[in-house]
Amino acid sequence: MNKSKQPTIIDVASEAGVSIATVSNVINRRKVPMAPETIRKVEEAVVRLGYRRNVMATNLSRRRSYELGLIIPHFGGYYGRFAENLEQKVHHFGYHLSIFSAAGMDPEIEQRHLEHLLQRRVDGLVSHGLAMSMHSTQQLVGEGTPLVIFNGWGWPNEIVKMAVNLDFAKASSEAVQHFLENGCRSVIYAGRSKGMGANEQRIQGFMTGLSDRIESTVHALLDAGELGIEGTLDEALRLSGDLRPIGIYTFNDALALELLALCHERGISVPGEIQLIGMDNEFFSKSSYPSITSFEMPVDLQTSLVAAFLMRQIGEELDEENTQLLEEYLPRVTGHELFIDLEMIVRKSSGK
Amino acid sequence: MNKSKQPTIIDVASEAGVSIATVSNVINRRKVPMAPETIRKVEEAVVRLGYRRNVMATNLSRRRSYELGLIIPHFGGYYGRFAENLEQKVHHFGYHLSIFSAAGMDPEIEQRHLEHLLQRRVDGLVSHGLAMSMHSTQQLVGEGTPLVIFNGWGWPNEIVKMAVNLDFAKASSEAVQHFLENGCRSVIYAGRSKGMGANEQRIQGFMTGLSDRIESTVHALLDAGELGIEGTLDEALRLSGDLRPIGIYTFNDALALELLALCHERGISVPGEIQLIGMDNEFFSKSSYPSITSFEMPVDLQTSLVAAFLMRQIGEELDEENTQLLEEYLPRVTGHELFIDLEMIVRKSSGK
DNA sequence: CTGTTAGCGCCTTCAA
DNA sequence: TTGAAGGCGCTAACAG
Repeated sequence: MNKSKQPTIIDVASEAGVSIATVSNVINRRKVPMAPETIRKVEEAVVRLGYRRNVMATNLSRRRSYELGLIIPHFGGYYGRFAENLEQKVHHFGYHLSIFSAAGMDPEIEQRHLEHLLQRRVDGLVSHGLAMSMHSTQQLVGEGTPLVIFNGWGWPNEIVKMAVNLDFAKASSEAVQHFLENGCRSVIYAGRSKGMGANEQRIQGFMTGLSDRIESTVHALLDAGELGIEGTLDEALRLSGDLRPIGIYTFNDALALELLALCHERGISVPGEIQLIGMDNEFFSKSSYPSITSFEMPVDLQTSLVAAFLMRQIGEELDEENTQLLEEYLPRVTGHELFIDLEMIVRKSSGK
Repeated sequence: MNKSKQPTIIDVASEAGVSIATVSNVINRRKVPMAPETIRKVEEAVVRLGYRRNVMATNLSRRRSYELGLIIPHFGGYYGRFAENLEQKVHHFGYHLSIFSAAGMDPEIEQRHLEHLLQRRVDGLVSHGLAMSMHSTQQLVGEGTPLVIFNGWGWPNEIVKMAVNLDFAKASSEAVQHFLENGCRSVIYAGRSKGMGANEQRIQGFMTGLSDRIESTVHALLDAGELGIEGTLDEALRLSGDLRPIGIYTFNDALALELLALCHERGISVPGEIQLIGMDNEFFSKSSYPSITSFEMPVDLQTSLVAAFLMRQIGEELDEENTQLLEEYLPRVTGHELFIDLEMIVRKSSGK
């Protein structure tokens, strides 16, 4: 055996009394016809030596890394679930997923991670709508590496081949309509400008939801990131005068929960005076008091689509299931953006 | 996939009119003396060609992967924060972190991930207290790869060089004492047997906290995983008779929140009739109604220690800061287990 | 069916 | 200071 501790394919070959090519063959290329006796000998040698193939050498030789990169803003809530889920999906295709958090939405960190991933020669990239400029992205990724975006809007096709988005606009519209049906006389959107595209989509849907009642209904777009949680509530109350109930649609459940806590503190009745709708359907939304109306995120579907599109771009064979999935959703692609519906989960905070 | 278009070190060499060894030298900024002129030529060629070093080739040649593996039960809450945090830490040492979720605590999945990580020739491993048998772990990891555990108890030194643990026992003891000081006449631990070692540590601390009042105080250890959330509350109420208030210490904040929701539903006053203490200090614990008393997890400190110990084992030079950190905590190591204190954050659910 | 051999892209002595 | 050459462990033609 070699001087280094870990046995190599050479050790296995000599142990089994065959050539290294044969060992390589039985290890991965089962298509080549081989004598069962040879296979047995090799497999036994592998076990006896505790041989473990070296992925670095394999991939260098194959000229593919079989690695995919994922960039998300952080590991919490939805993004964490997304990452965990995607890892499973791509594993089925034989790929490894390298996950990076961009520390919120820091363009520089994004860039650093991207560069690193490219040095690793990842075969494909998945990212949330980047905060870094499209120009930098273009330069970094170039034409080389397939890139699929999720929850990113307005990216040119030259950079991003496909964007798999949750339809926040539609959901937001539904939220507003839900408020109006519930008799809300004032509706507020408490957003986060740092949410970038996702925030803009919500604003757009919010306004659409108001539609013909846009004149007759008090409404406003607030930035909770800027106003702070107290400021947001104050402003909502001020703008609404004595109109009740007020419907506040928040950027996410976390924000809704914080507003709820503040309402408790001030003795404001939810849903009596204020109704709340969040987004993400986090664990705590069901168990908070009162429970918070929210939108369920179809993470599983989204990661399936992301994986399927990416695999197709890379040139991987898709199985029956994934082919069908793509065929089903392809018609729903506009340009290169796909929209997935969200389901509203109505709970106590919106008066049910 | 025109991967062939990616420039190599050879392209850079000929572009700069030097040998590949020289290029390698300037890229790695070795101690080898070099003419400033040569450095400039090479650096210019690198930029001009858009050269990006191939990590696979580099690491194969170096016979180190500069990659570390992390196995966690899932990406949510504490574990997600841990992963994100550790990634940052090891990055400073020039290491890449590959993160895997073991889908709860599935031994088979753990094993699969471990095997994969070993095939990638990771230079070190970090894992939560594994659910898989010590025997399997021993066989897989052998003597080869440094392994640091976090929140794992009772692992033999031959397998695990260091365990960096949160002191759940001590915290649990404090929780019980807090209940007793608050006048609780019955104290219950609502645990999760699936929590393995972490659960056992809590039980141990729970009993310790009772100490001399163990005879005079109604107490019980419940398994919320088995009884379900309703069953747990029912049982707590039944065991306590009309003793009030009841102190329920839960395995984590999520469980506390669910119990809280149930109390609301049934009109049971918290903290009047039931007091609650959780663990993890999740985001929602502060904003729930009432807010939940919990323990803050010192993730940052824990990952720092994990990283420092692992780096030392790998033979990496530690900087001043990390050396100091180790020196500070080394005295607190028992055997090869280190304990980190948790801080109780007292909130409304425990009567404050 | 099995073996030979030329790479994959980079690092690292050792000479020059 | 720089360059030539021999690996690192494995894959994939191409012979035999």
